[in-house]
Amino acid sequence: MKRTDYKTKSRQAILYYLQEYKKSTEKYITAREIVEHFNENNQNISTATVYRVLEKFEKEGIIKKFELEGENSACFEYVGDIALCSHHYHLKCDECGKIIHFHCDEMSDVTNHLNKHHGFFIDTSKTIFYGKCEKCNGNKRL
Amino acid sequence: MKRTDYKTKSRQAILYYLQEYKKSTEKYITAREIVEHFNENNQNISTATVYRVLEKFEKEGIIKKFELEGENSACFEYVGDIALCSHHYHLKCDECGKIIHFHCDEMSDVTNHLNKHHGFFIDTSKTIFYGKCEKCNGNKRL
DNA sequence: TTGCGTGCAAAGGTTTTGCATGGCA
DNA sequence: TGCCATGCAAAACCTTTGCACGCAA
Repeated sequence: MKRTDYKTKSRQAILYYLQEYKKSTEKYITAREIVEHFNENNQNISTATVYRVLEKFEKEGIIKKFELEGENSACFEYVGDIALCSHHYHLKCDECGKIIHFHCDEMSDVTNHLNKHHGFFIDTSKTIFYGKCEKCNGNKRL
Repeated sequence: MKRTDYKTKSRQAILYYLQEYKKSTEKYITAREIVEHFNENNQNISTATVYRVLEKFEKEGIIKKFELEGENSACFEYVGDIALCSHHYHLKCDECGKIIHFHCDEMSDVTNHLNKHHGFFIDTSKTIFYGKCEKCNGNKRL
């Protein structure tokens, strides 16, 4: 991935924060929350900059943008470690809000099934299953 | 479903339009598009009314609201015939924009698999697969 | 008549844009 | 120096809300 961008303070600060936020909470974050975080730390980064930086990060593939059901603003998540999301599906827990990136053989079968029997080519990077995760359901399974 | 609502002109006009729109295009529609449609036909229905009516329709279960990836406004679709969306999944074609409500045994297996092996309880009514439908891919399958 | 529905205008929230300035390479 | 990045303010959107009036039952 070609990078003609400068390494500016804002960019580095935002990237670092996104990484730390992901590591500690495992959750996505909104543009507003990022702005507020830096405001609280007397480190001003304008809203416009945050949006512009997020847009670049997304194009570079190091963060992912989700427009989640029930949210009125876009959500961003650092995915640098996962690299591309094009080979796995996503689960979002309605309760704890966590987004789980996952893959298994059965899900490959699903992709194939949807293609063979329904003629559909899935873009797994955008596909999100909604529901409740095991933890939020008290570890109960059917 | 209890209905204490009045049958007003606006409500009937919007419902009829949603049904016709679904029948002819098989696509979802936004609030703005509904407002514009009635404006063009010199039949004024205010934006506020459209939102309020859509909200009611959704609560009654005769339309469904989607917040789609890549869209910046909510999308609505008449689903009166399908009744509830709680027993099937959704596919959205990125190209033609159609939302396909579908169900098959394999997908029941998926729901079960996600529960048994990942502890996840899926809400199929909110879950949307993104990709390309058969038509838009020239009827090619793998 | 009663209470819900509607239109209008205003407000609230998110995201984008224009422009002058600042900062990296 | 030459761009790109940033801040600020304004604008563009989408959606909601308050209030007075209209209309279905």
